[in-house]
Amino acid sequence: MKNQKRTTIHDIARKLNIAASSVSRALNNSSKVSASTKELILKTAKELNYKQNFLAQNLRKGQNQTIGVVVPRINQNFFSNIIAGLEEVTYKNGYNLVICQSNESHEREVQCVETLIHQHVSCIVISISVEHTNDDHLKNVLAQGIQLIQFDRVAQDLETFKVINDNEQAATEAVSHMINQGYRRIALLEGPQNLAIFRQRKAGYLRALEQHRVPVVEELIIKNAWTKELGAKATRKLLSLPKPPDAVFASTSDFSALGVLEVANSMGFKVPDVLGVCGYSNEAFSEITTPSITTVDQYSKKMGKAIADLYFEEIKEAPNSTVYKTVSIKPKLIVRSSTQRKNIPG
Amino acid sequence: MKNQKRTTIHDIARKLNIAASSVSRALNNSSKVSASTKELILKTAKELNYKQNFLAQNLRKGQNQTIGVVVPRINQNFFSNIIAGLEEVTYKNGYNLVICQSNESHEREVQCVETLIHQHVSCIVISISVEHTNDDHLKNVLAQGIQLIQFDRVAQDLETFKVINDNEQAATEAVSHMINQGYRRIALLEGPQNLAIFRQRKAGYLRALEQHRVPVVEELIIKNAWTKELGAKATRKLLSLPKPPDAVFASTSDFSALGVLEVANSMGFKVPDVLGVCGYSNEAFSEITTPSITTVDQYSKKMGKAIADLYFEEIKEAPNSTVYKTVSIKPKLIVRSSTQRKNIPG
DNA sequence: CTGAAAGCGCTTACAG
DNA sequence: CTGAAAGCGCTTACAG
Repeated sequence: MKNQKRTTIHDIARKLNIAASSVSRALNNSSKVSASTKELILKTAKELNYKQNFLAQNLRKGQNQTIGVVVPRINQNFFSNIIAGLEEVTYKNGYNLVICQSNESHEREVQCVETLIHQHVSCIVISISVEHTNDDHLKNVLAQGIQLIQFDRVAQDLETFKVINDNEQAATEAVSHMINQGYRRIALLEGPQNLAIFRQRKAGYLRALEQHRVPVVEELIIKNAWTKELGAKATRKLLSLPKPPDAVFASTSDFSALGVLEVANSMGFKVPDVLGVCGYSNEAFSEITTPSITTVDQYSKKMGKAIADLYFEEIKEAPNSTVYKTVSIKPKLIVRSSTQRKNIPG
Repeated sequence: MKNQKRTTIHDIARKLNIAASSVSRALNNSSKVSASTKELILKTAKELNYKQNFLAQNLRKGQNQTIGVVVPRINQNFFSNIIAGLEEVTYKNGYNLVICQSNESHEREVQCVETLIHQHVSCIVISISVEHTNDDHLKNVLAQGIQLIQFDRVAQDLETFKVINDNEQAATEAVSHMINQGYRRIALLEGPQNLAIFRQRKAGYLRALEQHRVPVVEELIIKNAWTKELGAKATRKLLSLPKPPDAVFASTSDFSALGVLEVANSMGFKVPDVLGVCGYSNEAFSEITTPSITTVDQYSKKMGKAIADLYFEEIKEAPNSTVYKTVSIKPKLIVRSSTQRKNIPG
């Protein structure tokens, strides 16, 4: 049964005693074929179990109906939902998705991008790795005439299409909510500041403090605490201070917030009464921890769809446009137990 | 900058005043080119930023260096790790991965498979959906001369390559462990019995009871409790029985075990002292629940690699072999708090 | 070792 | 409306 020949348009043509070009036209529903022959061809194609050959089609047309995606990790909720959203729209449009993981390594990311360029995909959708140092590989994408859409973690200075969240606004809301719950010494766990999203979240934190006239305390701002382990480590340090914080905004992720939670629990700081905790990105687990974690939902699946829509509705239509649009999706604060005090002081 | 022409072997040939065939040979490192011209060609290729065209290559060779994967969901740990494992090996071999989700729908699964056949991928790697009703689409894959590897959730009767876990053995170990912890009325949350993996886990449960001469109690065996919600529902029912269970083996997943845990907590059944809970597949969250959940690790990343190795080391070499191998990976019981009693009765 | 030619399966101007 | 031909970018027997 194996390795049998697939039927081609020539098989159909031969059987029907017509030209292959007519078969091609009929299959593409061209108006330049009579309805009767078209019908006959379609019927025969079905009989012979004909499947068009993507490779030949794309080679001939000089395009590849494939979109490449590069994400740091596919097993984080945020990214897997992005992909689910992308998938829905791209498949509907007859395009394929090739997914690569950078594993947060810049080097691996460059490799992924090379592979995708190599395949001459129509468009590359990317969220850069935490190690991001330069934009050369992204510039190269553009230079090759391949469309580029950055999302979430974007290289700000590089002009491309972008789909992002308003991180600053979300962070401001999160911290304001904590202040309203009576927290006053709110620590910030920063992400690596080479990424714009983490700079923006820090800005949002500072803005909220300013708006509510809460003083900024430098020792409560911890750099580079963006994984569960680093979040835990930062928390051990914070909770050992002479004047420990009464809340922690883990601005990078729920993973980091989880680290906070575990250390707080083990050091006997009761969450949320003695210590408030807020995370970011609404990972599935944030709902099931004890207590559940207040976080920011980024509407990831919707974001994935927005990216694909951007490609199919705008970019594909005007591939030579140099007007780069940025789509911003408003995230939403999800208040859960970890910041809801029974008795709000003061 | 956009839509510029990519350099082809003819560009290199023209520049060097040689035949395109020689360029091709040099690029493929054929021995039929002199070392000096080879060097020259490679240098020029680099200068002109030449990238081979996959489409043309694959079309010419009559193959597509792509492997298709169909999984129920990519955002479950088990599957995302399988994919990470696959990725590692396939990229190393210069192959691409196209990933599809069936979303547990048989119809969608059939669609995914059609799309992949359509693309004439070299191999389809699949874990069937829970709705699995028939194997027609899989038979079709084989009929099209495309390699097929089933993993984890396999259609047992269909002869193909398979990479599986020894589910029965793992379930026996899990239940034996619970019996050793003094649990005697161990409920079973079954998965849909149309899937072999769930039949096997049930068999393992029954085997453990038999080995330890623990009587089987029919009312403690709950059908179709394979999601968090169904697990919760089943648990409400079980814990309301005149003689409730003293343990629950959520044989389907940690999601189901999580449902058990939440209901147990809210109904005041203390885990693990009053109620033992064991899940399956070692989702990331199972470590962070309160208490943490005993579960079975399936070595998912290793399994992903094993699948890819099977393809590259065996199937690809002997594509017409009809000897189908089954690779079995031994899963491992991970004992955590949810089954570790402080005082083992009796 | 090198070149000219055929062909993978398709689409699309060109002619009629 | 239909056909013959060229060509997308490559590889590979065939000849020399």
